[in-house]
Amino acid sequence: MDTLLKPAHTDLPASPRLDAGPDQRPDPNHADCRGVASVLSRVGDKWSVFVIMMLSDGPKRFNELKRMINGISQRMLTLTLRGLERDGLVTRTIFPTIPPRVDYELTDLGRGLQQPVKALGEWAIEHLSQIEAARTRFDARNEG
Amino acid sequence: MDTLLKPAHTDLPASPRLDAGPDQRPDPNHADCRGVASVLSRVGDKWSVFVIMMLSDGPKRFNELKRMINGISQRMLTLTLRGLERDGLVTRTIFPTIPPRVDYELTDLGRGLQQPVKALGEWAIEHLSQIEAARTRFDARNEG
DNA sequence: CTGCATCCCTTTCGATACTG
DNA sequence: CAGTATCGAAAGGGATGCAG
Repeated sequence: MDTLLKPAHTDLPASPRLDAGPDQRPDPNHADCRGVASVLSRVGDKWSVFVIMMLSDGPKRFNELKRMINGISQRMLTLTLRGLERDGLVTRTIFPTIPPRVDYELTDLGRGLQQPVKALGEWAIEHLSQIEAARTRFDARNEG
Repeated sequence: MDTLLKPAHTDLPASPRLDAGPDQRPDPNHADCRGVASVLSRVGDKWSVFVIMMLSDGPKRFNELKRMINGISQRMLTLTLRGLERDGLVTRTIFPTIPPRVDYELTDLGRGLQQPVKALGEWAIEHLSQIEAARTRFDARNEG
């Protein structure tokens, strides 16, 4: 029973320690590297971010999300939603109707996460041109 | 010459459109989904974030970074640094000495990115316990 | 409609060995 | 020291078919 819905973001693969070794100075940066990496992995997951975005304006149904993202397979959507549910970022509400209906909604935690993600997104939008310019420059230099 | 240092984050794999289909209403969220995903992918990359963190307090040398992160292979470090350099987030300065020395340093753009990343990291630290609790609860429910 | 299982291809990543 | 080349293992992820 552990074939499909496990390879998502089960946990942290092999969280390396940034402050490894005996030379452990009080660096304000390495705080909870493991935990940070955990959340960052989720944020870095394209689908998770998209789902969180889509859930901004209220609860959505499974196929509703699938249609909105339109490029995601139902496998990945299921996987993503399970991961988000597991982390307590979204709730899954089943309506025992026929046909069955399942609503997904952001929790308070999920809505909280949405803010820093949004900030990041806005930074991205604002500096995207610079990044793309840098990429073009780099690529031209590297293979031109 | 395209065997090792390409599979990093070359570009965007298959950026799906969130606003696909004819039903395209003016949602303030989908802004530049492709661009946002691009940056988010980088942020979601564990190694990229770690390198950016390590570069917070000034320039570092290759093996210096490798030692600090300690769990990253030199292949991934090279890959990560190339990606960051390509995006204009870090600079690579070569000192033609013997032995050779290469310094990596955050650009203004990189330092700018650091802020939202840090905000996200702080959110992560602050809510990590909730997330872990949710995970434990979910796992217990799912296999207990 | 929602969602799990299987097959299978692609990408990613670590280990290792080799240059300047 | 700072990379680069290659290989093999593993994970990611799509397509399809089936079940409640």
